[in-house]
Amino acid sequence: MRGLPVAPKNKATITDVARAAGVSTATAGRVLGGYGHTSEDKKEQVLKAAQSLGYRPNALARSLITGKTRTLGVVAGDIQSPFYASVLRGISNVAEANGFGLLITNSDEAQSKEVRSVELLAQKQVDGLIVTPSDTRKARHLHNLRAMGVPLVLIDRAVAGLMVDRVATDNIAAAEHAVRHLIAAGHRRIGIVAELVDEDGGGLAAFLDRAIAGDPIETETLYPSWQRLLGYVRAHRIEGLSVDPRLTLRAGSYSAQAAQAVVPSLMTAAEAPTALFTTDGTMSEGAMRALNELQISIPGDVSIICFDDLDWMSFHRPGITTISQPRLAMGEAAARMLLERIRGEEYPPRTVLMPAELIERGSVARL
Amino acid sequence: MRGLPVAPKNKATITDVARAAGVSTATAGRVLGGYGHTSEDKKEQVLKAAQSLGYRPNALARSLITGKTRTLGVVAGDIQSPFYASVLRGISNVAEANGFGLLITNSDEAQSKEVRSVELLAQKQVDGLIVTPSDTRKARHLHNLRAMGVPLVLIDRAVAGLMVDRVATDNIAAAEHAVRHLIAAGHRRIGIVAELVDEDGGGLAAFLDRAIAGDPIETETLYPSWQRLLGYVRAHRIEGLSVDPRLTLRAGSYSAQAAQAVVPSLMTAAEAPTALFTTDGTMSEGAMRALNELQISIPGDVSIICFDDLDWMSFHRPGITTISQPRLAMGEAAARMLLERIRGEEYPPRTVLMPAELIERGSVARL
DNA sequence: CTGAAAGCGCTTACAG
DNA sequence: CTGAAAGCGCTTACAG
Repeated sequence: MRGLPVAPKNKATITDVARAAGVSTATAGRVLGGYGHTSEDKKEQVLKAAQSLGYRPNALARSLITGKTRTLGVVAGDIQSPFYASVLRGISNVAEANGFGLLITNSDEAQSKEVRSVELLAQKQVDGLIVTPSDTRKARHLHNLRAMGVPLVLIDRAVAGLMVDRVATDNIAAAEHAVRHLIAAGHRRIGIVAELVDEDGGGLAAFLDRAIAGDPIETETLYPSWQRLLGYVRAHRIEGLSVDPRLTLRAGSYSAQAAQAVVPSLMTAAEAPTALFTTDGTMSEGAMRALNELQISIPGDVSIICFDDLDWMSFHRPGITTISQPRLAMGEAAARMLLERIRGEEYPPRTVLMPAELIERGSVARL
Repeated sequence: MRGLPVAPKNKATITDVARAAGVSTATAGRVLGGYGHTSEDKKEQVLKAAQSLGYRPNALARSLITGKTRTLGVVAGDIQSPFYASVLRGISNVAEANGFGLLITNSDEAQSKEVRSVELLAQKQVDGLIVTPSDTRKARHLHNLRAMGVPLVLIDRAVAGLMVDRVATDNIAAAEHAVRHLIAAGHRRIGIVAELVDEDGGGLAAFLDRAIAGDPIETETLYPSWQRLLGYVRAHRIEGLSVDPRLTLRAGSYSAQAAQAVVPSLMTAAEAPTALFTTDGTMSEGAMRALNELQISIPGDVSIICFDDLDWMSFHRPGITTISQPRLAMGEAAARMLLERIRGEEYPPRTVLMPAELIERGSVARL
């Protein structure tokens, strides 16, 4: 029991309003809650009483009965990164337009944190969830959600065997496009820097072997960075170029530091690449830091194509050629699909692949 | 009534668990809710029953009784901007560490949206609110909150007469520092580009007159961009320089576009400045875009000091000298203060001014 | 330690 | 159209 220094919060309830208006709680509830029918004069009395009491509905009580909270839960990797920040804004735009609140958590791409987030959101009874799954293979918590009938939409990644709506970028095509653009400009030794965490099927070397051989690869549940690597390999195959595994750089984690750490040895090697493809915004920033420290100039010493169109890329000198994915629209699409499911609309699980666009600026030299 | 294609969500309640375990709901509630005392064997029975039924507590029901939701509400300007994205991550860090959820909304710096956000969050019964107020003069909705005893912490801005905890940057000192740094480097004509929306007391000209004359100015509830302008003027006064109002650029809104639009006329004027001070991350990006399009080189043609240390500033060529404010730490501090209030700790309203730091890189030339 | 009962603030059949 | 009553899924005194 703590004494509040300011006014006691005398929250008025529907009972208080009903008493003040001289009607039943049912009638007060009907006008305040906007359901059922009420005569004009009662309506007026109730509204006046509510007004003077400063009545504010308690969404908790309503939700407990209706089973709906009008709240969406989101599990993002890191709301601080430009990718998630934009996606979240997209989600927020449509949530807000529909009167939904947004409960947001970070997973830091760790499934243990993701599981905790989902549990928290589920206990808070969100009407649906948007998640960027940390693990594309196993995700019992997400399958459980599905089994409980909780609407779920995935962004950026799929989960093996989880049949739910999903929005992502066509990463393979986008990467293939970027790398073919470099090849067309005359580049033959092209480095790629990607996260490539969570390898499966024997790691990077084995994956490259299969990709280079053109073996069938289950691409749906591949991580985006692996998909982009696959696009890189395919571009080489199409153009009749061989892939040098020494040019495939794995950062190993999702951070600019990791990318920055891995670039120097490649760029100072005997057979350094003439061009670099960095597979997302964070990898791009790490690579740019490394190139800057090495005093390697763009595109004089090395050409570069990045992924994600970040603000600085347009005013950097030279302008950075990049693959732009519509982050905001991805968030909006995901939220819209989720709301449809919440409304009870039924379709087979949908996969929306958003178009990624090559934006040419000045970071690619013709050889 | 819609048919679910998958398993019916047979959500188990505490009643179901109690029945399965052969105890009362009170006992089941005690072990599941972690309150009161229970014998070891009953505890075991209940836990086993809960496990096999896949019981998940309904936080709504608990909150309705306890009056606590363990949820924080946040009204940010735009979660997509680097400033808010970082602040939010800071808030999220401490919320999560304390088992709190986060309900996040955008105001787009418009009070009408802010009012709606606050109302939504209040109805959802958040335990406390962190807001970046859009209007520093009038904010009835925030005063109401305070009067209702809802814990409230302000970030970045104060509200006139609203005595609540607050965390911000010492904007005047930071701007003064930046501008004196330019003056020390020999610059005499220094342009400033700032938002400067919501003028009061007669607009920009009148404000400048008062600032230049050294008239007392109520600085607490000044908008950050006005505070930074004041620091700019003070630096001139201290260094014995006069202020040329033609060098004070008002973008008029919080967007890179607005900043970009306003720079060219200044830079192409007869008496163009030799240096620019951009007063936040967004203004900085807009100014950089404009300079890039005008082919004005840094620091050869013009020197620049920005505000907020954005990722690209370190690898841009030249490196960008900037005032860095600890955005993440600001969010963390705000959340920590809010949690203290929620716990019932009582202090007089606290204002935490975070230190801003000048990071010297290569964008300032010595004249 | 345990259970029966009341109640949080609403909405929802059910009568009238 | 209106009200008395029951109930959403929990927690909290209150007895035993």
